[in-house]
Amino acid sequence: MVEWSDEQIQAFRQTLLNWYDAHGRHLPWREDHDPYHVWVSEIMLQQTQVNTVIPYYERFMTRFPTVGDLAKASEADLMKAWEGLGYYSRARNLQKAAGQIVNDHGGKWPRTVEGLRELAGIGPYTAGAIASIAFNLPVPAVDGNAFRVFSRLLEIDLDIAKPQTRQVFEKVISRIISPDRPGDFNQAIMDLGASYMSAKHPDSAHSPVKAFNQAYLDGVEMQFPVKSKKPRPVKVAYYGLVIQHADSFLMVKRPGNGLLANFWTFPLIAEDDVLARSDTPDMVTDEERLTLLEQLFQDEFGLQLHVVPIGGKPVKHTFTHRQWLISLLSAQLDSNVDLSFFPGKWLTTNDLAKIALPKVQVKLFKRLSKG
DNA sequence: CAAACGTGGCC
DNA sequence: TGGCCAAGTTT
Repeated sequence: MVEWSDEQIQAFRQTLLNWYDAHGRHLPWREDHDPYHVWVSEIMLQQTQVNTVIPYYERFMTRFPTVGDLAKASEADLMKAWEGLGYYSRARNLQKAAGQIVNDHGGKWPRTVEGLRELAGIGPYTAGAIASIAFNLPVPAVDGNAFRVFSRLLEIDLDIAKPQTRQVFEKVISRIISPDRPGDFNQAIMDLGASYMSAKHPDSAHSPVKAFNQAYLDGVEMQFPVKSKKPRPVKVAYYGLVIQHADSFLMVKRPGNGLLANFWTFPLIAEDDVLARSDTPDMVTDEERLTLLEQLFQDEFGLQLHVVPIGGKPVKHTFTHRQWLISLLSAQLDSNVDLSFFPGKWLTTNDLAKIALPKVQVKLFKRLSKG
């Protein structure tokens, strides 16, 4: 790891901030330093690209202009505003924190990193970002950009996927950060990481800080940052049941925790749960699978179904850690069947247009309309 | 600490 | 196509 002298640090700050003043990005949440604006944008930007966030941010500020508006929003409105952004616990934590600010802090923001960390959904990165950008506190905001930029500048070869690596970067950046303009410094690092020092296509030859970029100078830029690989998504096969009556679909509400918590989807039955009902799961025919599925529905929910396969390949949807392969089946059911043992209800197309749906369910509807 | 947690873009 | 990346936090 490279160590910079005090003179080098001064020169780096000046070079970086001069570049940022001339070429920093103009983004909707950079129009002022309102902590509410900084906060909402930072949460949306977690694991999400700038271009994706911009329209969501604009709509969100129109819909919920202040932290008070957010605190009193309905869950349905909130999720509709977040629909498609993913990592939905971010939205729930956002509203929970809005309630903390309004109720526990009398509408005033905590102005320390420690105070910010008490708020739901605010971890070490976001606390540093809000503290430095909104309150001008000289603290680092170590996100993926900061990890990548400083690992290359200083040839830090620690695995950035390990939690304990963060404190090393925080300590290093704390010494380098501009004490006068910490918010601009942190944002400049992000802009640098999104341009001249991007992950896949860096252009260090033209970078404003190329003279400080030891990994580039040594011709080993692409060896940084060091990051251990994550396991591949596990494949899971489901049967997705399209149960219609008039203009309604029989939908289920997912559990309040876990993947896609509280979202409505078609009934999804794991293929494994179907095969588990056979004595010889290794030699079950397609025909027999459907019969087993109908028996499962009868036993679990008291519903008499007759399912028919819908043509085409299974609908594939990949999450960070799971890949769903959904084979669609259709079934008819009377609207007056007893649903007292079934964890769902009929939703009209009008209902469905109003609620937030996860992308995988949108895919399933698209498959239906395409045939 | 390792794993869970969504989605879109890129090659 | 599959794998990786994109302004992380929670448990």
